Amino acid sequence: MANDTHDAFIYRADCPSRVILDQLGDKWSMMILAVLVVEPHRFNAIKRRLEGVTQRVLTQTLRKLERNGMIGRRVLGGSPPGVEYALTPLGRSLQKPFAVLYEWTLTHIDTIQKHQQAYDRKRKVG
Amino acid sequence: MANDTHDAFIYRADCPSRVILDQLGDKWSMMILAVLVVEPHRFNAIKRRLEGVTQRVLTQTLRKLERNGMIGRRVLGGSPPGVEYALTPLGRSLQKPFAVLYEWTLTHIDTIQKHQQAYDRKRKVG
DNA sequence: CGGTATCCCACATGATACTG
DNA sequence: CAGTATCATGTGGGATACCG
Repeated sequence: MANDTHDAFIYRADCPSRVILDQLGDKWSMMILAVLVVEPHRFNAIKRRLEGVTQRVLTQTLRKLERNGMIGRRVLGGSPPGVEYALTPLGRSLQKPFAVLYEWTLTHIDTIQKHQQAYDRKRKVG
Repeated sequence: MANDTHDAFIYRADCPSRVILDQLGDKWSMMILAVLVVEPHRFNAIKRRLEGVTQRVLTQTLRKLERNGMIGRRVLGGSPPGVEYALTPLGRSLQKPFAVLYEWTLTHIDTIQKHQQAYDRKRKVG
């Protein structure tokens, strides 16, 4: 063995972890999926449930999710006309990983905040 | 029932999903944790395993992970002197959620890319 | 070895106005 | 209703140089 104890595995910026972060790491994607997991929604119905999102950003995010195959877009004929967004099977398959993450977050959110406060106190004093 | 079929739950920008994304949604955090899960590493040992990271950004990211309680920082006396970073129990507790996410990614990465290509073809032609 | 200090730019997001 | 167009801005990240 040369330098390090374990032979080095080099992580590159295009590591598989990026795949999911590039898709869901933005501000609204996960919340959109959380809305659509209940049932399909129209554009403005989604917008009403996301406090503070702008039309522009919502459109962008929906396009990205559609491009990645997470949601489908369907134009509704009839009156009133509209567009409906719904989860695809791929999008639905995210539910389990999300549930695990969500559970972890709820379990540890207090611990995290305590660490942050302790760290900030040390910085302020020291 | 008034407006929507289900009574609305409004998602705000400070949704719990942000907690984890704010900490691990950046470019290098997950890879750093993946390095440290093997064993504690020194600063430059981590740097060598992350292709393309700069000292500045690595320092920033390590500080953030430390502040959030994911990793610990220990100054090594002796020769040569140095600093060692290691996972805390909190950081280690992320292994299971990560494993689930990683498995999902490996399972569906092909499907995602096919969706992306199909979407881009339609855009180019249409 | 393990950092800081500057400078810079690309990109994500937001505000606002307009449209088929 | 469901967008597009335009403009503005904050921040993440990179390049580079210097420091104890």
